[in-house]
Amino acid sequence: MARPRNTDSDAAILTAAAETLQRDGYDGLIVDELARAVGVAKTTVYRRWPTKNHLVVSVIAAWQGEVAVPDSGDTEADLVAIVTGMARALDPASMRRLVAELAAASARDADLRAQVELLWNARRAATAAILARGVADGTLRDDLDVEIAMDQLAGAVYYRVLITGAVLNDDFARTLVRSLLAGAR
Amino acid sequence: MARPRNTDSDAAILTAAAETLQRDGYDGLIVDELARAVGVAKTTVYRRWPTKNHLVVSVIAAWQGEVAVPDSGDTEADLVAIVTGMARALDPASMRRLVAELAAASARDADLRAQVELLWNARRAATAAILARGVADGTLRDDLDVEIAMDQLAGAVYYRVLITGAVLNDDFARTLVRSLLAGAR
Amino acid sequence: MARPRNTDSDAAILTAAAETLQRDGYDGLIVDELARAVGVAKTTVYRRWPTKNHLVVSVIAAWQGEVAVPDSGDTEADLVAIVTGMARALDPASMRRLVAELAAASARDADLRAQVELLWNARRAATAAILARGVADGTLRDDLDVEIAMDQLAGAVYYRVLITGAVLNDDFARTLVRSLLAGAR
Amino acid sequence: MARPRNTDSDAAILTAAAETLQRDGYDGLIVDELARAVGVAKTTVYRRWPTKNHLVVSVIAAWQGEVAVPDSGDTEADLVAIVTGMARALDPASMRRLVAELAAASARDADLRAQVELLWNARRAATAAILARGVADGTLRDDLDVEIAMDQLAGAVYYRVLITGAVLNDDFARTLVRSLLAGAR
DNA sequence: CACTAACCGAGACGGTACGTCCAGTCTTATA
DNA sequence: TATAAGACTGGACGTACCGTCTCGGTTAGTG
Repeated sequence: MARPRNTDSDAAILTAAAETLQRDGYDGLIVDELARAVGVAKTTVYRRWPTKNHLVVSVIAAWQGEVAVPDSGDTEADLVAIVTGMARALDPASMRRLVAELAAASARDADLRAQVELLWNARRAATAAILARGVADGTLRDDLDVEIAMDQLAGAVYYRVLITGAVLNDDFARTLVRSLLAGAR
Repeated sequence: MARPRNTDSDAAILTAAAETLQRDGYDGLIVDELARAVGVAKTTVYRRWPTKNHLVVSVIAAWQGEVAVPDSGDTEADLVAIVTGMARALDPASMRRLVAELAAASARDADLRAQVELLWNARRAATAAILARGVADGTLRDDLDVEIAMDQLAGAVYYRVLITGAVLNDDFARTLVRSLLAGAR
Repeated sequence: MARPRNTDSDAAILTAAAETLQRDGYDGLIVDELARAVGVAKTTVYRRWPTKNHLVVSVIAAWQGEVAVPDSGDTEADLVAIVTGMARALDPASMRRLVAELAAASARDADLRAQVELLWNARRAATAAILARGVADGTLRDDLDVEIAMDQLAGAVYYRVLITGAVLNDDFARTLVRSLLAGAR
Repeated sequence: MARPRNTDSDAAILTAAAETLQRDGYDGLIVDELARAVGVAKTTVYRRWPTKNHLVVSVIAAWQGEVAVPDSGDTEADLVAIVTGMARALDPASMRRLVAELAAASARDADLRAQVELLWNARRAATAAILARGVADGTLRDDLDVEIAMDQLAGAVYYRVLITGAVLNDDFARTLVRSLLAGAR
């Protein structure tokens, strides 16, 4: 009944924020400037996201949102595909910073944590689907602990992003998946 | 010739900063408050550390602890021992907070990153040693990628700490190690 | 053919605005809140009054009350009567608040000033009538400057209301009139 | 012991604020702009005055501060002098607006009221001094109610400023004083 | 033993961003 | 048309915190 929110504004804000975040990092994103750049009042931003942090979460959510579930019939290839996708998305330095800020922010604020978890879950679900399919078609062990397997895959990626800072290239993704499938013994 | 610095102040500031950092996170550490709490002038803080970041580096550097390398002759048992140690250490909410802050701090500042890496390296080296021993005595595959293996072990732990928030108990540690050794296929 | 305006809304808005204006002052009257309190859309308010100021003008116009002109034949007694009336009316804290707001509103906006002056003029005319009668019947000096005399009477009252905050009781009214009539020399 | 406040800043801020107030009125005074114009941080303004309102009070206080007590030996001349001073100071439209805002603001806020009263008291004391001298040297009646007399003088001026909007010229001041001294009967 | 350089507390200062508040306008669906 | 609902622009406000600065006063160690 009331005037509906202008969804174009949502998109424009997210796009501009994404760009700025990539270029200038978290502190480089200034709400006042953002609003001016988009041609929108600051209030319009704050009506949608109560906090700069919340906005940043949305930005990343939008990036993550484009996760497709690969389904080639070959479990290994699918796993490589999804891990490669993660690796490519998270490798750039600006992305690493963002993820780190997000992890810290969600450790501080429960409200934010809920948002952030939704965000990771997109890829998590895709990975789980592939693994489940592998178990179903006999490619993977019957008693495979899917949770642990995902921890090992995604964990390895985030570990490099957040802790060691090591590179994330396609080779890494391939080796990681192979290592998971092969066992160390 | 001139009046010497009061070394008690150094210690008191570091201690208070460490406590606050763990409790309230990076943004919760406010130099003004810190100084007042310690009973010291803000100048005294800035005379020692030119920046809040530099102070945080010092705090983190002081957190270095030695990690024992378990050596029972049984590689699996040793891995379980070290992963269990990590899991127990990182499980408490306050530790998760802290790790998240450190990850974010690393991302913001290169100096900080160097310090923080030293922190993680203690455990990292221990894990690497166990894996190397396993390869040497034939328990593990010759062509094992030790880096990737560590990413999978430590990564899984940090992933739960920073991203999913899932529990870290001894069971998890055991299953994780077993999963690494067994392979998924 | 078209839907007619709801005249109940006019009344309800004016009443609520009057109350709020008296209680919380000009800045305390917030159009959004007013509309919500009355159960009316903001549009409904703005369709009737183009501006908050215009609304306030209407509120004030509605406050017009008639002031009786005392006529006992005794000029001093009549003056005391009318000044006492003013003093009693303006003494309460809420009235002082209101008068102050009206004075400020007058200063901000010419339209408002016109309305507010109508308000004051009721009593002003009554006082002028009494003074004129006094001059006519020889009780007061022929060359009395009626304007100035009114400034001295009403001014003293408003001065206490707006500037000094001093009490306004019947004694004050009596002394004031006597002082005017007697001269200081 | 600490770094002392820069009193030049106080003066510069007051001067600039005064000028802007005169030119652009209350709403035209924007703290951000003021600070920039003076070459001072906004915090420096807010350290001295908790609110824009408080600053405005100070500005007017500074204007009023320059009230000299005339002492020519002639009570009537002295009264005319002080009333003329008031009239001249308060006559300009910008000043009328300020006084009105101040009256309203002090009706709203007790803290502010205290400040504002101090302000008016400067002139009030001067007037009282003249009247007391007149009583002492026999120019004025022994039983003169000084309070009431001041209410009549200052009141007439403020009445015109705040209520009727009538002009305040030197003639008015002279007639007013004469009227007070002469009596109406 | 006086001198002197660095230290210390207190807190002012410039600068920058944040999130909030309100007025007045606009848009949609409904009556 | 009028209305409820509420989104929107625009602009100021007051707050928070960082890192720098300027005081008056203190405290070694040197000459």
